Amino acid sequence: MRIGQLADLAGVTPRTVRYYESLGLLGPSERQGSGFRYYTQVALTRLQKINDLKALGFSLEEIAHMLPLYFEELSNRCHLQALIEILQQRLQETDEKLVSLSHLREDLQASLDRLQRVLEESASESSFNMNEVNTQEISGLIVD
Amino acid sequence: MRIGQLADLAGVTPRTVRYYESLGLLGPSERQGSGFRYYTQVALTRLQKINDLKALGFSLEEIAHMLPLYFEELSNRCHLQALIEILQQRLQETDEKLVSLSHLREDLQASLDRLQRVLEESASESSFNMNEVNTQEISGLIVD
DNA sequence: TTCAACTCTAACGTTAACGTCAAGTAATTA
DNA sequence: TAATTACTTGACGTTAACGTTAGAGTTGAA
Repeated sequence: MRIGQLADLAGVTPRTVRYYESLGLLGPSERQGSGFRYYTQVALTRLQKINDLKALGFSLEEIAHMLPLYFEELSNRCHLQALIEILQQRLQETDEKLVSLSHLREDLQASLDRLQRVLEESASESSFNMNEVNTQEISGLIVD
Repeated sequence: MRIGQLADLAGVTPRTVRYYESLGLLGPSERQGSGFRYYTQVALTRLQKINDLKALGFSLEEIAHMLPLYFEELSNRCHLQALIEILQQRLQETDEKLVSLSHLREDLQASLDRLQRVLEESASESSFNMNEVNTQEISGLIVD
């Protein structure tokens, strides 16, 4: 397939594909004489993985370091050790991020509970309902 | 305290503090005649919370929506309901992010295990050690 | 009082991750 | 074959989150 179709399937624009290529994230595709880029399913898989990692908040530079772990061959031992170190670092950062996010989640839940109580209090205080407070909405807030 | 000290304590620059103020993240501080900004401990706490949220990958715009949950008073019921909705959304997004991050962590761990095995194989294959592979480093990689 | 250090506003510069436009070429459809 | 798409490179534009510089006023210690 060509760049337009690849971009559509991956939910990005051709511009983005070319940009990723310029950063070395997508390897220089085949140019069959015409100058057009032609791609296979592999490129799509790679693009989707890039999107996944981006959604997790990684920069393209970081992603460039992580992609070999998913796609590239493990050539020599030297390269392999470098990858292991990168991976070790990523794993640690991920664990830290998980901890922080868990804390944030607790904060959010606590704030939610607090607001809920405040809302209930204000509901019982005022004898007539000014703003049509729907308590059904509130009971659905707790996800856990 | 003035802007320089506040910035130092929070690990940012005065420029950043002014920028946050321009976005409404730090409220217009007191200007005692001279035109200088004077802050209290409250501003520092607020700045630190901003830093925490930034570390979690939230944009300043998102943070602007979250800060009231930590600091502002819950004035009227209308405002309160708006906050509850924002919080509900954040909580859901956080849960999704936690799931994705957990998956990433599994991927990283799996890749690490794989690399580890490859390294061991290459070590047992070659009778003489070309690159001084230190197997101690590898056993320390698994965090769990 | 004086002078270095701090602060003010205003404005231009920077990086990441693209968007958008231009001018030309290739492919496809009528 | 002619007209519409799709693709090419190149270059300038954009947003977020500040950095940096300039020119002028303020503080506080010696």
